[in-house]
This record gives sequence, C-alpha cells and structure tokens, in this order.
Amino acid sequence: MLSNKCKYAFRAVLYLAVEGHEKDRLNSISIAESLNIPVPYMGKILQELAKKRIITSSKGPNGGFYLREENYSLPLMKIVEAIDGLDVFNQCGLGLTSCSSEHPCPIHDDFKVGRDHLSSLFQTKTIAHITEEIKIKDYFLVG
Amino acid sequence: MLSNKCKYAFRAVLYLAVEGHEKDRLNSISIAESLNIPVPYMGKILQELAKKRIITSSKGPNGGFYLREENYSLPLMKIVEAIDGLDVFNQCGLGLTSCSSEHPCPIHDDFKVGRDHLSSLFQTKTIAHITEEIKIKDYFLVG
DNA sequence: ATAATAAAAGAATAGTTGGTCTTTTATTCT
DNA sequence: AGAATAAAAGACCAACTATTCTTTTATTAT
Repeated sequence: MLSNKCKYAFRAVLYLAVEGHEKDRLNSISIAESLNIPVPYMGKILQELAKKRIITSSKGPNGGFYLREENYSLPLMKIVEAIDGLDVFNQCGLGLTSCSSEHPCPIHDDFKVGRDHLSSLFQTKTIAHITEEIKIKDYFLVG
Repeated sequence: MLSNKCKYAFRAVLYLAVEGHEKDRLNSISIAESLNIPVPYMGKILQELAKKRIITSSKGPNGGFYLREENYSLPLMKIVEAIDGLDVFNQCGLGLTSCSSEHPCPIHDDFKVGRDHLSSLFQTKTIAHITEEIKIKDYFLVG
C-alpha cells in the first residue's frame, strides 16, 4: 500500500507533533530510538520532510526537528505526497494506464470506492486532528 | 498497493478466462503480446500461477495455459494470495506490528474501512463474475 | 524414433527501495 | 575564537522486485 519509508514518516511527524515543540526540539537519534526506526534512515527521512516543509529543522546545539503552527494543519496526504507521491491513489487496480470511468477495467468502479475512501481519509485528517486524538485516547505510535 | 507482478497476473488470468478454453490453450508468448507484458516475465508468472493451481498448464505442441471449470469460481483474492501474499490486507496503515482494534494506531478504524472494502472486493468477485462482466460490457484488459 | 513445440527450472542482470557510513556545514555555548 | 552539537549532503551497500536468458523436460505429431 504505502512504502515503509512513508509509514516511518507518518510516525515521525506524529511523534514530533505530540512530543516536540519549537522550544523543545528533538534530534533524529532520539526520534528514531523512541519509534524503533533505524537511526540513519530516520535522519534521511526527517531531512526530506524538512526540505519539503512538512516539518522544520535547525542545526547546532539544542537544534533538531519540530513543527511550526502552520504545519499542524497539514493533512496526512501531504506526507504521502512528499514521500511516495500521489500515484497510489490514482492508479488502476489492474495497473492499466488508460483506465477511467469512461474506459473502465473490470474492477474499476468497486476498486475506486475503496481507494477513494483511503484517499479522503488521508486528505481529511490533519496532523492536528490526529495529535488531538492521540492525546485524548490511548493511541500509540510504537510497535 | 498491489505489485506489478500481481497486476500482470490478474490481467493474464482474466485474459485466459475470456479468450482461452481447455481445447484452445494459449501459450505464454501470445498472452504476453496480447496484454503488452514482457514475454519472459509473463512466462514466469504463468508458471507460478500454474504451480499454485490458479490456472492449468500443459507442455508440448498444442500445449499452453487454460482454466479448468473449478478455477472460474476462484475469487481474485486467490491470485493476490498466490503472488503478493495477503499481508497488504492485514497490515496497519502506519506499519505498526501490534496494531489492532484493542490497541489501535491513530488511523486504525478509518483505514480499516477502506482496506476492508478492497479486501472484500477481491474476496467476493470471482474470475467467473469478471469474465461475465467483460463479455457483457465493454471492459478491457490492455492499456 | 525423431522433430517440433511449449512449459519448467534456474541462473543471471537491472533497477528500486531500504538502510548505513562519512564528510561537510551551520549553530550555539563557553 | 574554539569546542561541541546537530542537521545536510552524498557516497555506499544490501535486499528485493522486475526482467532476461539458457537449459532441461514433457508432450505430441509425423
């Protein structure tokens, strides 16, 4: 469905959103260790998210990663877009390039319902929404 | 979502179901060329499907691949299972190993709805169903 | 029997994803 | 200024997916 990298990115961003603050930045090592993600790979992913402005980074002592106010309103889809691209949510279930509602493959309509559900989930839920839910309920990010 | 290989397998099986018969077997080359799939790779995939008894094969002149009566009643999910395995439809949206309804990740419930829709689509629709639809409507498998 | 046909088997290659390591650059604290 | 800290950049390696090629085996028609 989504790549490993993208799932790591989800968890890292949500972890940052819940545990970090502009005044309380987290470095890649601590994030990776908390989430049980390979340390150098986590670093790469955080860099990529920072470059695409999903999260913010700062170098030097007390530096690290954190979210700006405006980042909290980003939908999860922005993370998917930054890491995997949006193809998954546009592609035909059979991998046909010219599949569409006018020229559908045998499973087009039914497949589209499920795929669109997932798509709108990622499009609708923002980092802020999830962060709230994590704080209220006993949701978790490690495992 | 599903691998390239699995999508190739879908198209090959459905093509065989529509165009082939026990008395009118199709070889891997003609299937691959009709569907615009790399010839030797198509061969490999058909072999794998035959070994897992999704399709039937026979060697020698007038040999090739075809479907037995019983194969038509297989759900598409059997093809997914044979090629990609069933993990996609059980995995957590964030890639957590211990995510479940009792111990859910932040997107668990919503993700499950979409994932289960796709899962039941593949579980419900059989090769026979799709074959019928292909014959009635102007569905297609190439592109 | 022999030739022809077609799948089966398996080794080999290419490209992508996943993951690691090293060096450089920027920042901050003393 | 100098030491320490942490991200940025980029080269590197491993594993897997996609793809190709070669050889072997089984079947059938002549």
